[in-house]
Amino acid sequence: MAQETSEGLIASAALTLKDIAREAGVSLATVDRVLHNRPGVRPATVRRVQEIIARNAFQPHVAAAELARGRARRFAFVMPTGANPFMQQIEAYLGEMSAWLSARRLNVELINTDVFDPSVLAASLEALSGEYDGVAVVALDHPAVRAAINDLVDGGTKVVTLVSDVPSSRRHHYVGIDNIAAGRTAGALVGRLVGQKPGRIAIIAGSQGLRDHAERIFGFNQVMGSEFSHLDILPLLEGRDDDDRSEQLISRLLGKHPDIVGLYNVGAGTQGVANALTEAGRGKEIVFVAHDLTAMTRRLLLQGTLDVAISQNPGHEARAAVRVLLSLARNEPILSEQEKIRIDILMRDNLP
Amino acid sequence: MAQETSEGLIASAALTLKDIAREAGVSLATVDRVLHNRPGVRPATVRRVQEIIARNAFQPHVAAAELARGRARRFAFVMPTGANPFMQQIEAYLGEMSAWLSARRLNVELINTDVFDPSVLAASLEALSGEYDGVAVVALDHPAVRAAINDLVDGGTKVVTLVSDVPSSRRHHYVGIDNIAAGRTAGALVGRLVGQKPGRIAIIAGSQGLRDHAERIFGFNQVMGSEFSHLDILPLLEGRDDDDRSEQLISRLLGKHPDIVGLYNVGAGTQGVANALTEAGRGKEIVFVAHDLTAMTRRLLLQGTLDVAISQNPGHEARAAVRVLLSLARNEPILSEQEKIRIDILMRDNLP
DNA sequence: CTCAAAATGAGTTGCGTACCTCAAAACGCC
DNA sequence: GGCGTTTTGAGGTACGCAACTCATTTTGAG
Repeated sequence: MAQETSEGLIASAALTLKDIAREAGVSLATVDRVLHNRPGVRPATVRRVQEIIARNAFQPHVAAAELARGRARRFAFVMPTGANPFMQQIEAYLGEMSAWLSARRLNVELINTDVFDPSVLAASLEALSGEYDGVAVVALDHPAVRAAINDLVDGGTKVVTLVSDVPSSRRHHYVGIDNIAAGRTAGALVGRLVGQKPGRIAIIAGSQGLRDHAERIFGFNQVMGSEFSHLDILPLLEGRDDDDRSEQLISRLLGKHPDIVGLYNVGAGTQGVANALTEAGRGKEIVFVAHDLTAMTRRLLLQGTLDVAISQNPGHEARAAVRVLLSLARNEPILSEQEKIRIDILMRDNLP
Repeated sequence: MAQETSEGLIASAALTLKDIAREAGVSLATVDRVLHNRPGVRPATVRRVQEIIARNAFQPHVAAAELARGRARRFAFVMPTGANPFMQQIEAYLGEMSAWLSARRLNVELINTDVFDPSVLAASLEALSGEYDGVAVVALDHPAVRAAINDLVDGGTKVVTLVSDVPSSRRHHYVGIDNIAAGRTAGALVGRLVGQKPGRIAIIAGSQGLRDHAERIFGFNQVMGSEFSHLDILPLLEGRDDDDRSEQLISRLLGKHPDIVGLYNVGAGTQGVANALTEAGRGKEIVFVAHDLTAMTRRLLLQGTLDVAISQNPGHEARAAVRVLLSLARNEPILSEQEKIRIDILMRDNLP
């Protein structure tokens, strides 16, 4: 009876800097110096103050700190030019945050540049040095870009790679998915949905030169080879993320191989691939897996031409990038579980 | 050349209340009265001030507002007692937020109570009245509970239902998934993974009396009936979310029906069901779909007994509930896209 | 026009931190 | 023990808003 309801408290701590100063027997100024790694404090005192901060799990009041800084923080998002729908969705979600951003006095600037040209991208990044508190960049993995990122980091700017990573750089964080795992997921889905039926599998990508496409292909082949070896994988087609070209390539392939049972589109151009499938009258019989959720892939899922869309949530990526940059700028821990981008499997019935 | 790089700005606005007051030709006090719906301002003045606030897209500085309130906000999470792993995960993720919470001077209290007894739950909720700024509750849909929620809302407390909704109440928000869609997703997966093979489908739930289970069953049957009518669905078993009981029921069923090709577990007890499958030596041949990602279902997925886990991200639910309560308390708009809980399809290769 | 009620202005205080200055104290070195 | 240097204390200002008081002006009803 008495124990029917129990209570627990998560996080209390209403301590202030003044409390810490009193407990440490020093002045506010000294605590402030320790907290911000400012010089002029004896090592022994630094240790004592830090110990008391740690012992009391003291957290500076974010609101007060933010207010006291005065100036607003500036973040830059370096995104590809051109009509990539996925990138446009990210930009759109940033726009939806504008009220949230301005209520926190955060300035986010969009910088569209040719991220596929390493020297152009590197130059764009160099130009940001010193101007921004944080930079999120859809980056190509190239030595020049890596160097530009490292320069930014050295200059004190927080850097987050978005969608596409540059693991060899010293960027603070990567917001995006593991593309090998995404390719594996695609492979497992194609294989499982095809079932026992023997036949061939077609695979088309934008280009093998794109890191994310290459990784997806790698993961896909890995799974197909090890678990669905009864299925024959046709040589990779390169559709250059273009609808017309993809449609032509797939049409020709379908004509040549009447025994195709599965199809994986690694990159964009899904509409073109779907057209080819429909024209051949094999839209419902061939298992078709593609990437990203757009108005178009949503339609294809609902009408059954597309069986699965593997996607990374662009809204989540946009918001995670902003939150991570903000946490980094505040020297606040990152909620890693929250900022991790999942590989979404979207079928007709779990469309968001 | 000149247009290689373009720039865009998202959200600026560094206006303060003082600016608004000046532009409206009124004093700070009046703007404050308008902003907080305090009495003593002529309707015409209210309109004029509001218009200027709207025209300039003025956003009060969150940090300043938070600092000025003085007192911390108190939120209560009313969760079920007992060893439900999913609920324990939510509580664990709340614990992981503790640094984040205390840096914002937010107090979150866990209140464990018997949420399955309407009168006990209603009493627990009534007891919170006036004590908290916000309440998140895993609620049973029952008239007494509905009334208790409405009382809280009327008392000015923000209320969010968590995992399980009470749509007939006036709760401000629901953080959780659409269980009918989850059931439909399960049905589509079972049907598609089984493929052409004819046979029977087994389905076991905790209880038909639980709203979420009933909804999932409904969605599952909907899809199976309309799209996979060649598959025969066996009568529902009730395992009461208990491993042993579920194992016994499924073992008996497997013995009786050698032609079972698919199995859907609506609730808990997945370990028991898996045991029965393994003992019968049919773990890999029967398509098995269950709910929730735990250490156990993760293991079953990796070893291939379980084919798909349909899950809602407990960490996301915990954080979304806190964020929504905070936004509600601040009278701030909610980023609905962000707070929406997705139905995750988890297979071996996209395990987070 | 009068007068009470309503509306508004002007001002204050405090929230907890960042950042700054200047004086005072403690320290280490010779 | 005296010196310069380093360390520390004390205090102030500012950030933008909430919440309050009190005086003053405006308004509308009679």
